Formats: sequence, C-alpha cells, structure tokens
Amino acid sequence: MDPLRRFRSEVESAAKEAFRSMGADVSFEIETPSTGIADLAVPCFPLAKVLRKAPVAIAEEAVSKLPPMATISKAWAERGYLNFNMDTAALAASTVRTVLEEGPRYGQGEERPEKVLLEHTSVNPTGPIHVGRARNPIIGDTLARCMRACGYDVTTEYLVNDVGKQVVLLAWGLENIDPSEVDMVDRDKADHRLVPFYRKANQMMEEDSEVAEQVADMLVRFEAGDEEVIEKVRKTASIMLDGIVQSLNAINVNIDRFTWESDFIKDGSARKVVDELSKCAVCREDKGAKYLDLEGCGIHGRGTKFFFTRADGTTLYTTRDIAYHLDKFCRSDRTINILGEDQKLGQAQLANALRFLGEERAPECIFYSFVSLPQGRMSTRKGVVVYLDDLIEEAEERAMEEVRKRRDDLSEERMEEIARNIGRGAVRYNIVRVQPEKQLTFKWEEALNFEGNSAPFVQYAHARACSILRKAGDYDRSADPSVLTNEYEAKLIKELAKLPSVIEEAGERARIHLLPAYCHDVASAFNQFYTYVPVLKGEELRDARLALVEATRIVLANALQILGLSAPEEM
RNA sequence: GCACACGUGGCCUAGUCUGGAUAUGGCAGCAGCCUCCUAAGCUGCAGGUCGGGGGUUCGAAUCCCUCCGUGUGCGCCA
Repeated sequence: MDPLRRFRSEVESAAKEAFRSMGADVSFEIETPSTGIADLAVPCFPLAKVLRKAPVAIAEEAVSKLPPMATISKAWAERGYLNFNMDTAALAASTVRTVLEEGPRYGQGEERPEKVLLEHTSVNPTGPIHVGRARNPIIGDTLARCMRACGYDVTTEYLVNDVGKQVVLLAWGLENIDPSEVDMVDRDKADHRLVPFYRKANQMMEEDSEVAEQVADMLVRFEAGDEEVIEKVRKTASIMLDGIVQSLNAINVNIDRFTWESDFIKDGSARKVVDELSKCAVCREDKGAKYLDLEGCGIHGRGTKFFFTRADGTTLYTTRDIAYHLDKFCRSDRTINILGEDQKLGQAQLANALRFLGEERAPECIFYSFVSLPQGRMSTRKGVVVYLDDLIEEAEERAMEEVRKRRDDLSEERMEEIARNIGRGAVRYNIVRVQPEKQLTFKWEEALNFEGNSAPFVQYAHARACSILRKAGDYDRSADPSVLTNEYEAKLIKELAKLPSVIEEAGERARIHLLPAYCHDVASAFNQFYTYVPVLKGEELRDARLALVEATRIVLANALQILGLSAPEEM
C-alpha cells in the first residue's frame, strides 16, 4: 500500500472541485515541489488560458473554494501555485503502521501477469569481465530486482557468444600453445588463467599466416557443424564463463538462464530466419551475400545494408540474434535488453528485420556508455584494463581497513564478513548511482567512495537502526505513531512514505538511479533524527520512536535488497 | 564526413521525457560538534556563464536551430 495515495487523491478531488466551481473542468498536474516549499502543489499556469485570468489570481480564488480536507493541514496560494501540506500526524500514523504491517513487502507493487525476459551481461567469453562492461550486469540485475518488486515475473538471461573468431582463436590457443610459453598470472581463477593464452594467440595469428589459416579452418568447420570443433570451442567458452559467473556472483548478480548462441545454428532456427528474410521485398544480394536494404528505416550510412548471410551462406551474429529474439518472444510478454552503446546499430537492424518478418514486437533496449580509464578505452588484449575482480578485491581491502579501525572488538571472521558486504556493495552502488547513458571515467577514489552518497552511508544508517532496536529489546508496537510530529520525525516519515512510488517509477520506467538517491535521502533523514532525537531515552515517546526506527530499518533493508546490497546489522 | 548519445560549481551528480517557484545531493576545501542510542555521522561557510550562440514562450537547465567538445557506430566481426 502506498501511504501517500490518500493524500494525493484528496488533493486531486479538492482541487478538481475548486476549479470546477470556477468553470474550469480540466485535468491538472499534482507535483512535489523540488524546493520543499510544500508537500504537494498544483501549478495553475495551464489554467490561465481556459479561465483567461492570471495564474496568481486563479490560485488565490481556487484556495478559497477548496472544500474541507481531512488529511491536509494547510492549503495556500503562492505565486500561481496551489500549495498543500499533509497532516503530519495522519501521515505518521498511516506510514509507520503500513511499514510495520507489511514488513519486507512494503514498497512492492501488486502482482502483474506479464512475464519479463531481461537479457543482460552477455559478454563474450574471451576474457574476465572488466569494469568497462561491468555496468551491464549491475544495471541488469538491479532492474530485474526492481521490476520483481514492481510485481513482474522476471527471468534474467545471458546469451553466450560461443560462435565466432575470437572464441575459436582462444580454443586454438589453449590447444596449441605450450603453457611454458606464456606469462604467469597472479590470480588463480579460471578466466584469468586463460588471458595470456588469448593474448599470445592473437599475437601469433597476426604474425604467422599459417596460424591464421589454422584458425580460419577451425572456424569453417565450426560453422559447418563439425561436432568435434564445436565441443572444443564450447568447452573453452565454459571455462571462461565459469570465471565470469563467479565474478558476478561475488557482487550478488544472479543469472537465471544461459542460452548458447551455437544452439541457433544447431537447431536450424537461424537458417529459418535466413529463409524468411530472403523472401522479403527489401532483400538484395551482393556477390552471394544477402542483405536487407533498410533505406528509409531511420538508419544511416553503410548500415542501411544489413547483411544477414556471408557469401558462403553462413549466418552472422545479428541473424542468430534474430532467431534468439523470436525464441524470447515465445517465452515472455516483455523483452528487455541491457546493451553497450556499440550495439545500437545492430539493434536497429534487428528491430527492422523483426518487423519485416511480420513480428509486431521489438525488444526494449537500455544502452549504457562504456566506462573508460583515464588513459583511454579498456582492452583485455592490450592489457589496458581493470578487471571487476580487481575492483572487488580492492574495495574489500579498503573496507577491511575501515572496519579494523573502528571495530577491533569483533572477531577476524566477522570483520571480514562485514568488509565483504561493504566493499561489494560500494561497487554496485557507485555504478547504479549514475544514469547508464552518462560517459564514465573510472577513478579508484570515486569507485571506493565510502562516505556521503555511497553504499556504506546507507548501510551504516541501517546498522545504527539495528543497534537501537537491539538495545531496546521488546517494545509496544501498538504505540500511536501520530505523536511523531517534530521536524526530524516528520522529515523522516515523509521519506519512508515515498518508497512505493520510488519503486514504481524506477521499475516501470527503468530509472534505477532513483533508488540509490532515495536510499541516501532516507539514510540522511535518519542520521539527522538519530543525532537530535533521543529514542531509548525518549520517555513517553520511546515506543512510538522505536516503531519509527523499526520502520526506517525495514525501508532501508527493502531498498538495499532491490539494489542487491546486504543490510548489515552492525558495522 | 554522416548518424546516435552525453556536456550542470575544482571533481561526480539530480532535475531534461512531461517548460513553471530561490537548480538536487555528494566528493574535495574551510570552520565547528563525541561525559548521551556506532563520528562510515551531524551543523555551518565558501563555490554556478546549467558547453557557446540564436530562436519559440508570459516563463527555458528542460522544446527547436546552429556551432564547439567528448563518447559510440558506420565490417560479408561478435
């Protein structure tokens, strides 16, 4: 249940009645002023044309025509706005009671019938996942959690690119390069161990034409369906994928299903796409290679020629992706992709091709900009790279230093557990904090920020709430929360009341960066309350305040859960 | 060159879709606050041509045009 709903709807019907009595039966907006001047406001500017009056005058007149309102403590006209303040006691009572009653379910939406298939990560299994791409799983996993909270049935999926030159080359390298010829790696993890082989194989292929031929030969056999080669390549991809999945699990990213790209070759569905596309009116041929002429489809440059077969008739990546999408559409009502901005053209071609196949649906795409290093774009091959594993490790170490400083009373194990939760959480938080499309340059001091707008700030507030509740023991939960009306209590309660609307907007409109901002607002309001309002020594207000602390604890825990962060009870 | 995206105090960022009140927070800086529920905290100060220019509007960070800067794409690669 949304505690703000009754306040909004009362404002809406009251304003509607006032406007109607003035002769304006029109729709209007209800906004939350960013300046904090009022809780809710109706701008009267759009009514000026209908009523042929100045907005200031309209607001003045409307305020005098408002009916009495039960949940609004104050209504006034100011500079063309109709402003409202919610009744603090009423909001306190309904919010605290709702949160305590609903507990972990507070903030969640009604169950929805739509099945959502969300594809994210899908990085090529040719190297460990690096920070340049790490935005993908974090955005994807957070959106999945958020949409689940909105009530959707969400499945996350990873498309494993086990087709193509780079994986084949890696498989070749593992088979033909003697381990003594490559550099050692310092990290004992499957995906990292393969990196030197990948680098060496790339180098050999560039320098030795015979190697290039062998790789090309392997590729042809792979495409022709040679079981032995396919097995070899898949096995290589599996090793790499295991390492990638381990890294993802470390930051609490879970993938429900893996789909192997080569399956669309094996089961003939990619072939079927080729056959169907070949029948399209816009299908053309260039020296045996088939393409769709997408002139006038919003695509510019050479990309208007969308090749879906090579001259030898074999399929291309996007062709197989079309087969994959047709498969996804059968399994879901909504299909969402989290993709790097380099995929924009491919997705535009895919969407057009699907349309020509008579498919009415298209995937909803969220594109993110790459994270680069101060010295430029990351590249595993060139060694200009910060791996996700490096970042996680560094974050945990930084967190451990901090924990050791403050909590030498704890056991080593407990300190490590706390440091793990904090370090890993900081990594996720600092990525979802900013909108996906913003360009980002990776800087250690920013990625490891533990103060202010950061995961530890929020987790710390949660730990503080837990600490108070632990010390309080049992208390009277039925205490009347409407006594919580001082400035700090009121501010905190207003924040708590927003969770349902924040989850709804973040999930419905894929604006997940709203969640960390909200967490920060709640934590910040709680820290102020904590500083100025005594709880355990709150005398006759003790129980009501304890209920507020518990409500805050629940809200923080629920929001942290959606962000994929742990809610530590102490730190 | 063409296309798409981004540009907000020294640094990071909200607000841009849906134009409206004194532009949101954080980091770094400066000055304060631990006999009292964890100071990863709290309070205060300082810091802004919302990339530049033009236009639309009663009103523009927000819409339109143009220029500049950055990123990405323009493979019979994936």
